[in-house]
Amino acid sequence: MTDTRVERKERTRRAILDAALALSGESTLVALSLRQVAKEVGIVPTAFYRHFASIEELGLALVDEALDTLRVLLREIRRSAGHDYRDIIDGSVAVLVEQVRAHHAHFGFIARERFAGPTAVRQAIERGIELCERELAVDLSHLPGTDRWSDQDLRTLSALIVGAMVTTAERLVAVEPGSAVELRIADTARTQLRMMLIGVQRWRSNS
Amino acid sequence: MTDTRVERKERTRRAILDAALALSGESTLVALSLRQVAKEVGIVPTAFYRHFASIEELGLALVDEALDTLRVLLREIRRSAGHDYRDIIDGSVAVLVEQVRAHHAHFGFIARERFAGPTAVRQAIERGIELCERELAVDLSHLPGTDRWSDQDLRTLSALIVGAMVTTAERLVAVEPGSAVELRIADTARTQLRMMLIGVQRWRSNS
DNA sequence: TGTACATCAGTGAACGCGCGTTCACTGATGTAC
DNA sequence: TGTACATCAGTGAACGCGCGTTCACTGATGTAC
Repeated sequence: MTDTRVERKERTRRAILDAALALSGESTLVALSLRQVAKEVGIVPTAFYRHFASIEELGLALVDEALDTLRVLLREIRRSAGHDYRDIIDGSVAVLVEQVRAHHAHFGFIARERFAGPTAVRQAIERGIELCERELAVDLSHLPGTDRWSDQDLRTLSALIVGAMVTTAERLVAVEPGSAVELRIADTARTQLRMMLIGVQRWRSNS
Repeated sequence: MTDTRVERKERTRRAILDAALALSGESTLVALSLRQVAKEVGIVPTAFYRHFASIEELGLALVDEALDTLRVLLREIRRSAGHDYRDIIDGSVAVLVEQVRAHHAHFGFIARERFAGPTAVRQAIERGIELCERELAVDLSHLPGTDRWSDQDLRTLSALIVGAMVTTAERLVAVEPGSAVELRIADTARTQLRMMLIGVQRWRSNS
């Protein structure tokens, strides 16, 4: 190995993050011990402190990574979006399925720690999801049919859609990639989006 | 005290369940120790075994109680339902807010353990939520506008509504009863239900 | 390029603590006669 | 009604174990001259 000291430290840090993500999948961050993580990584427990002050701080780093994945999901959906409703719906669900497959562990982590994690972790996740809702509300305002909607109604619809997406992601995480169940979940998600967006065309704010 | 032995045993059992529910509120079942529970109840740790074989078994008893609360919620919604859409929506959300207030701990427990709890606990909760979806699907089939819907579409809409309700409950749990935020959450829930049910009147299965 | 010193990721022993579980027990309540 | 025995919720000591954290350390890498 001709790595620099900095490179090797970074590599150990990554190994710690990966081990923690994998191990927390078997229950939750709050049931995860520093010693378990160190053992999995192959370092002595005290070496952990060279990288994080506590499991909770490690958890916050994992939240950042998982929320990045969530942001990528949104960006991909936006990039792939066609112009009529059917294209938007089909494209969005396809991207969701693909991203959940590719970043299984991150979506599972968010689902688990959202309500059961340490307080700071919970708050960070909640803020991340709110951010997604706000961004989606802006996208929705550019759709045909939402011209005269109030900002509040846009946020409310956005929250409904993000909620359905989160629920769908939670279901996808629990399921074999490529299985029949996965296809059914995707199908349900498409139908739900269609049901919600049918409403859009008839909705008037303050009605 | 002139209680019988059976009555006293039952009282201790209740105290254990209540203590576990309260303590798990600070993180989750999997981070809860038998000794913490015993200490809170005021018994010696070994006395715990007279009532449950393990924390997980205790957890399953708590799931049963929490799911009962969920079933009561559905029944109350059904009982309070008016006949036009606005009445149904307003009534349902009012019942939801009231029930979450009254059984705060149970709804928080379900939200937390749904994804982070021990496997058996997670499965029991998922089965309970599915049951709710099935029951609601039957109710939906009696609404005006759903005459020609397929069973699958009824289930899909039902899942969408239950999902929104669960999300709303999760938000309500995190909030001061009677506060301005609580009112805003209730308002958002009403708007979301209206948005979903507007779709109902235009939806045709296989369209 | 070579040397002397600084840095710092990882080591290993040790600590006190709370954990789940075992075991033999106590003494009030319940039951059979 | 009184007595002798059975039941069993709760006790208390003891166990081995994994935990987070402290501390002084090692030795390879990095840096200043």
